[in-house]
Amino acid sequence: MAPHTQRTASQIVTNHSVGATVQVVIDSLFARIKSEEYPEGTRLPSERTLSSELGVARNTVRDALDVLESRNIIRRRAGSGSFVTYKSEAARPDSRTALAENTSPLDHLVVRGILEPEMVRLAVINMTPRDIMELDDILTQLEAVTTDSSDFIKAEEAFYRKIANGTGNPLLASCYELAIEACLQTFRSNLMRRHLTPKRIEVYQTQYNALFNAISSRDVETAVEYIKLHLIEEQKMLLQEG
Amino acid sequence: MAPHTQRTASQIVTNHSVGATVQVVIDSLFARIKSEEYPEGTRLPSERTLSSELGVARNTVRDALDVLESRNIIRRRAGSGSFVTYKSEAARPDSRTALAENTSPLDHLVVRGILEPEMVRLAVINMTPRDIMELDDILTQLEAVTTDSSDFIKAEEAFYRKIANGTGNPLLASCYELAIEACLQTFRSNLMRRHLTPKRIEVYQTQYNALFNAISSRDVETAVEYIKLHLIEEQKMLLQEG
DNA sequence: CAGATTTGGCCCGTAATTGGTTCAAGTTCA
DNA sequence: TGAACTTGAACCAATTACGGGCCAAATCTG
Repeated sequence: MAPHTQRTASQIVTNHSVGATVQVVIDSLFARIKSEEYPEGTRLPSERTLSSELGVARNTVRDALDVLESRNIIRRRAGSGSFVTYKSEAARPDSRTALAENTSPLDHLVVRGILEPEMVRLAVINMTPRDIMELDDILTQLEAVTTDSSDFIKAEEAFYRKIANGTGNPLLASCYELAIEACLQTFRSNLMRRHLTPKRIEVYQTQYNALFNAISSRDVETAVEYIKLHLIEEQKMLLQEG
Repeated sequence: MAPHTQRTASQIVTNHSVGATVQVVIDSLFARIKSEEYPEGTRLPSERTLSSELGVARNTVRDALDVLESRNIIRRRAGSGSFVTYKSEAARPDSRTALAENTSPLDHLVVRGILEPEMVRLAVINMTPRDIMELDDILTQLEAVTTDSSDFIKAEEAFYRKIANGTGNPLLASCYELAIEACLQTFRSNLMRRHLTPKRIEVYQTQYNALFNAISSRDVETAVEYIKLHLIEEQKMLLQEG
């Protein structure tokens, strides 16, 4: 191959101590990565596949991959493959996952602290007897859990959602739904599970039971008090993580 | 396994340190779920069926299902099956307009009454000097309006949005954004305009000015007091409509 | 109710794939 | 000629995929 061919402007990843063919392979692969043909996180074809596709020897492909790896564009793992680590500009997360990523556990607790007491207040007033019956069913499921933190979180979510819908205020319910989603899609659920010991599950079950009793007897202030207590409990847990 | 696996850019559910074949199965199943081939709540084929249909080993299917379950897209129950928990976008189209239609002006005011005082409180504490400068600019625009109610509403919205973002809590800001949207898409803005006489605009401008002064001087309690006063003002107006 | 069936949960050994390494020979060009 | 680059091949170690078997839970069936 001629020494001075291929001097395109896209030659961002350059290395003066490599051969011409290697540089061509580098440019070709990097162009594919930039164009999202191989998006971040994906595994690119095996070295043997690439060598046959590009019509070059496997060692040449390897030299090119060496450069790309040294530039932190890919990461290789023996037996597994070569994975793209390059973040393209076009990689823009959708609004919901973006929200989830930008929302810290503290942000989440703050919003819950604002919404939940008023939510409970409205729910106590506006829930129908049927709503309360359904909430009772959910509580039964919640109390059936002993160790499986995943099951517990699911039931907990249903419990809160029922209360949110029980307010009769769809806008408020949607706001709370936003908070749930922002929390679900993050690492927080994983963090939570670690701290959701059977003992703590039992504590929460007691608290939710008390909350339900206050709701079903239409005792607004007591219900609000219980939800605030529970929020404080969660704040403690968050601080303990540090 | 196939010699070279197709790796299109539609790889939404990504997981590093996952094998190539497993990733293909993940993409395939998630695509079916998104396309409503397996709607929410349905049971997808058994692992053994899937493995024979997709031509991969059952363990590979299981690895893929593990990822989907960890992403809260499916839920598995031993002896029962794997169930879709993912809520497809197509399943709830116009969720925003539907929300707007179901949200009454009273609902809207209730939510604002819950969010805005705490929002202002956080904003006073967390806004940067730059934020306050920009809020000042918006206020200037707001005070320039004399009769055009449409211009006034736009500036008003920008004013509130700036405060919401000034809290530094993206989740809280998103909740408020939801409230703004729910209000914008309804008849309410039309109703509002009828009552937005030049005289009333002037009253509001005075109130917003006072609110801004409290914010810029970091006077938390005064700022909260002003926003509450303004909310009461709006409540009055709503009641006058009958 | 009791047994059979289906389903997910789990384990292990084997085979295939993949990157890691080395070496020798061919090619290009100064 | 000599130095550089490329090629082809072989072998190794890590990882993954496969196939099968067995279990427990849930469901179906008689």
